[in-house]
Amino acid sequence: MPEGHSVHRIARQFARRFVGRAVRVSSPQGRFAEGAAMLDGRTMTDAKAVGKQMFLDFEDGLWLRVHLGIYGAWDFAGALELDAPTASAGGRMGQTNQRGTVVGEHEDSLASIGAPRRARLRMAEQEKVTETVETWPPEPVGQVRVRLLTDETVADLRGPTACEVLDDAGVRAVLDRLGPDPQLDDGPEAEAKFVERLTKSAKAVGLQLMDQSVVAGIGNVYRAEILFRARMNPHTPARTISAEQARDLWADWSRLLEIGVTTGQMMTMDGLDEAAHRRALASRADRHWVYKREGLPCRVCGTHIVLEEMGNRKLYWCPQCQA
DNA sequence: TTTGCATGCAAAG
DNA sequence: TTTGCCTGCAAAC
Repeated sequence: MPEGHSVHRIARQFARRFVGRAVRVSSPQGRFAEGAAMLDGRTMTDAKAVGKQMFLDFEDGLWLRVHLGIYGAWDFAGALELDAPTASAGGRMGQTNQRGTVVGEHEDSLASIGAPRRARLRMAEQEKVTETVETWPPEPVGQVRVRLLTDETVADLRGPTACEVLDDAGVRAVLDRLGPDPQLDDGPEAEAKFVERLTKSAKAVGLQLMDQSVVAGIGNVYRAEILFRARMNPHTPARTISAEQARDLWADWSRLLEIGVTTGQMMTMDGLDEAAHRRALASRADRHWVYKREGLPCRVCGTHIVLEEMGNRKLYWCPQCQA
């Protein structure tokens, strides 16, 4: 389920809590026993996300590649990095990453996680923090494909679509079939690559934006929202899109992704007033322009939002605004 | 309480 | 083109 922004946030959690430490690697479920044995005991040296893919680098050129697919999740527990509330959000940003996990006066504080081994953080399409007071390390819950364990933190992976050990060449092969990711490269080169790949095909722009070799990280929600924000018909042949329009799409995706990585929320209606912003954070139904709003009046023109199938996924759009 | 879908991909057929 | 992943959630009972 998670689109690009979540994966970047997960990689950040690994970068801060696992990189530089020796990691015990196991497969409580058993399905990744062989891969776990290859990595067990090695120090994690890097953690990065490219689009929806995550790569954890271990000593001696071994990588763990993970893709969460539609319902995969990482469950962290122990010493964690939690977001501090932002003043602009009025001190509360919804239930996901703002629930206090740390007892006493340090609640909601990023730096002063004074009570390691108390917090539990689920990172998937949504993030949820709960408090735990259990033994260390905690019992695996559900079908845990991989468990990564340091002295302070544990990360359990469940339900991934991909989970494998790769060498450098294997990682390169995966990266070669991925398009640019604005979190990694926001320069003119990445932008040009996007424009070129997007517009060289006659396929519908709604399909192209979902193609991870055109641009890495966009999923079904961002696709619908980006196209609405551009007032662009999803069926527009990509080849007929001007370079300027394509650059605008890239800029908007860069912006939405940045918001997602920063807040942990898929906020696609930025520029709202205070009250609307609060509503959007509180309710998923108030968070998007068109996504999952079929049959409801368009927020701009009142026309009923249309639902159709495109690329085996549900596509939502306004036939009036996106004519 | 139960059912069916979902913010994807890769392997199987 | 279909299936597996085997989870979390909201809508339907």
